[in-house]
Amino acid sequence: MPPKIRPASARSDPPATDTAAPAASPQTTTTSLTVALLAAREALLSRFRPLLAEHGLTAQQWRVIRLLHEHRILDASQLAERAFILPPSLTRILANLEARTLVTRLQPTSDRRRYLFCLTGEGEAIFRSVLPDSMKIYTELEDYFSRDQIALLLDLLHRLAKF
Amino acid sequence: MPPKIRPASARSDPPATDTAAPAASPQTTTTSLTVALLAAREALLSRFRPLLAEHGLTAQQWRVIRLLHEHRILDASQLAERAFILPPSLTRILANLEARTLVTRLQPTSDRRRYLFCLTGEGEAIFRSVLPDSMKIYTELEDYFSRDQIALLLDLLHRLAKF
DNA sequence: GTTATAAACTTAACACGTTAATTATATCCC
DNA sequence: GGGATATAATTAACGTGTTAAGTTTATAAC
Repeated sequence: MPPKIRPASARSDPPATDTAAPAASPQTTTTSLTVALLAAREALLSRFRPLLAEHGLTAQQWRVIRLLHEHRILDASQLAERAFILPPSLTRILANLEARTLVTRLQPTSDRRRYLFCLTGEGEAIFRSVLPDSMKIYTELEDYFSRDQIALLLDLLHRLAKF
Repeated sequence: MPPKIRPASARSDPPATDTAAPAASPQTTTTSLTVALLAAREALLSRFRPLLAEHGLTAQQWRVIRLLHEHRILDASQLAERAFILPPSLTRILANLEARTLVTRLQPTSDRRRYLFCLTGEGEAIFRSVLPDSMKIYTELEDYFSRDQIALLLDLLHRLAKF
């Protein structure tokens, strides 16, 4: 996703209507809301990425693995819906995980359009090896942001998601 | 970004520990926070995208155009920082906008590593033609979510972004 | 039972996200 | 002032996001 951009120290050229709070016009606010959502998400993900990268995983791959651990077996539609990943991306992600033998693809005889997926032993092993560090990050978050504030934020986000 | 996934109607296969609230383990909560941020952002962007698409613009291109309108002239670093776009992406976005003659690239004589960008007349025209609909979406949002709630959400997001 | 329609997944094409390496220019320090 | 170091932007390589179109298999209508 987004940056972690250089200090941007002292610039010279522009008038910099910046620290002067530009009086938030509507579209400024909307845009800053989408950007604020991005920035907040990035603050979280930037802690997870290094951890996942040690295992050659992306955040999306990790979401898929986590869901498969939790539910044992899911089809592609269910994975897409729960991981919030579009079908074309999911196709690639699953092909990748399959090629690395972290997940297995099964064919339900009842409906041959669908595919079911589950973790292999290797997949479970990766899940277990990532989990502890992942929990540690969560603890740090609760340390920074209270449990109540997280709950409040989640509530607002869920309501916004229904907009 | 993410989906707008099919109803997922009645599925048969998995036990579906779903409506039963799985008792939110730590990593479940963290993951759902990153996904909730994604989902909320998507709810907003899914309203903007069709509008922007009418003008052949992506959300990122729109952020750049909006910033250039607001600040007149910015260099790539400033754009990257404010639009929350990584430099490699920005390079492509600016090359694209430049090719469509929506922005102009300038070279400051004082520092020839940098480039300054500003909107062309065409770029300003697109900005003005997108703006009204963009504001309409904002009004709808304020209608759904009170101004206070938006402010509260923005505050929480900014704090989370500093995590 | 055949045809039309829908559903599940895939492919294609293009834009963006992410990390690392590269290039060109500035600046620092001796 | 010349060589090390830092900074601004780009390129490269790969993964994901987004939309539209394509394939295959189910289901509905007749």
